[in-house]
Amino acid sequence: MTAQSGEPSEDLPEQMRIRREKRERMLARGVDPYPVEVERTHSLRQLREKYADLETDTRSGESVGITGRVRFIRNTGKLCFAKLVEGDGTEIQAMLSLAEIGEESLAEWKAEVDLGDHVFVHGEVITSKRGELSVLADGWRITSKALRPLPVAHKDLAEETRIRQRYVDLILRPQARDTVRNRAAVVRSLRDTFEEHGYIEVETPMLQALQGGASARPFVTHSNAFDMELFLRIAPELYLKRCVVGGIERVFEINRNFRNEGSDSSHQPEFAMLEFYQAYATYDTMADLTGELIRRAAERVFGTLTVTLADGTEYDLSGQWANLRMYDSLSEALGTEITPDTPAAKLREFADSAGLEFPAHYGHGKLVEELWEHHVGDHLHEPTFVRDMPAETSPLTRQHREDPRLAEKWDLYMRGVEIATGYSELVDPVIERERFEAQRLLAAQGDDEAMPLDEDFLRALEYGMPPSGGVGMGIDRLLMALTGLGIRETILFPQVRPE
RNA sequence: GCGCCGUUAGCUCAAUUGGCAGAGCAGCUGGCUCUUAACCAGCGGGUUCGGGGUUCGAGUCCCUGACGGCGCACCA
Repeated sequence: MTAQSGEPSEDLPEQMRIRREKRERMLARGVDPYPVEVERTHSLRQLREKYADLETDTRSGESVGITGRVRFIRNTGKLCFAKLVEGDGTEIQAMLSLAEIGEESLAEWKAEVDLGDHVFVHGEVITSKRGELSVLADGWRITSKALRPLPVAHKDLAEETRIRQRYVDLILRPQARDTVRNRAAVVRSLRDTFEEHGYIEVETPMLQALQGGASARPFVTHSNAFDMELFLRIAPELYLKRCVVGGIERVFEINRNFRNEGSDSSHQPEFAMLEFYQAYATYDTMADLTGELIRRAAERVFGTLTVTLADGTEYDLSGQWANLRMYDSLSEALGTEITPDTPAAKLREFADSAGLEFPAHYGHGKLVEELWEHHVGDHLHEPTFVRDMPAETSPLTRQHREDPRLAEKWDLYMRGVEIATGYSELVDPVIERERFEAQRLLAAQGDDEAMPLDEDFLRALEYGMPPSGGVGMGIDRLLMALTGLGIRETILFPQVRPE
């Protein structure tokens, strides 16, 4: 957008109009409100560290040039104060004294500098009579004139505004900045742990001709070059397994998945997913590695295995994490033995008496999972692996070595939320093809989450995939578990409906 | 997608039974050389989310649309 004229619009709020007028006034004086470069000599953090011990009401004798956003301003007759803040939250006070900079410069400061402006201040490092580390200006200039007033600092911004205008949230709220740093540190820790375990990081297609690797509704897009429908991926699984076939025996990917479904306090249409696969590993191996990844991330980022959540409660990640078997724990919760042979009709009776309604096409496996989640999963607080799910709802999972009606699969729950899922992967191409055919039948019956048959993936398996373990872990949800924040806080810019 | 609640100044929020639309901070003018949400004096600032209706009179009641929050459903 280009301004057609310098005239402030008449319909702007008063405060925005006045700031535009101040900008115009600067231009009229020949002062650039957005200079390309200033003589910055130190970051605020550097000065804080260098002069941590400067006594109250002292002059250091050193001249510096500093920059920062004005977050607090106090103008008196002949002495002005401004609290400058830089990106990491470090603050240093600027002082402008009539005796140092003269009448004209002081008057311009008072007339033109507003809360929220970026400024450059040159002068001597001193401490004020109140002990505040300050730069006593002998010169200053605005480095970026803010045309919008910053919201008041003493009231919390409405949640919607925090999300829609995250940049304002980041300016105002230290915790918003911490969340960004913590997330980066957690991801870095995950990568380091993988590195130590000999894993290779890859990037696989996010635009896929076939949706696969999970049960979910995809976003659909169109390729002009190929004149074909493409899906935004719902999971990287089938490509990572192709990597294992090709000999990348320890492989992981951290990237976005897209699912065209509802969003709420724990779901977003695009979310960050970690998937990792390891040849000659089982779901037990993968559970151990998953625990290590999470514990090391917590220790590295928060310095402890007892993490403190946003509401002040503590959450303990230490010790041996609990293991439950799905059928055993569901049987216990219902007070009746549930086995892989329990008929779907019987399961529906339990659903009815719990007031749950499920679609007609749900079979035994889906009903067991739903009942388990309602009666057991939602109440799990401690980190818990739940293992050995129904085989039929895990089409890409190897059947259990002791009971073919079960899958060698676990879900990791933390604070009642599913954080990760691990498998002993199915690598038999013939059985895999049968599972895909069964999915095709489901699709024909109207299950719009059923996976289509991926002929190229089967071809890869037919070349031989070593026995392997695999895990998928939601990065956003891991952050939620470690911090107690909602998904809209762990994601910097969550999807929201346009204003 | 369904139900309930909400949307008022730049920000956070009030407004009795339908009866002059307010406060704090922010802003503007003046004063103040040590302020930290300073203080003192004064002044501005509103499409009460949009559209329609009832009424002498609507922020308030009715209809409708947009957006948001919560619950339910689906999902990780």
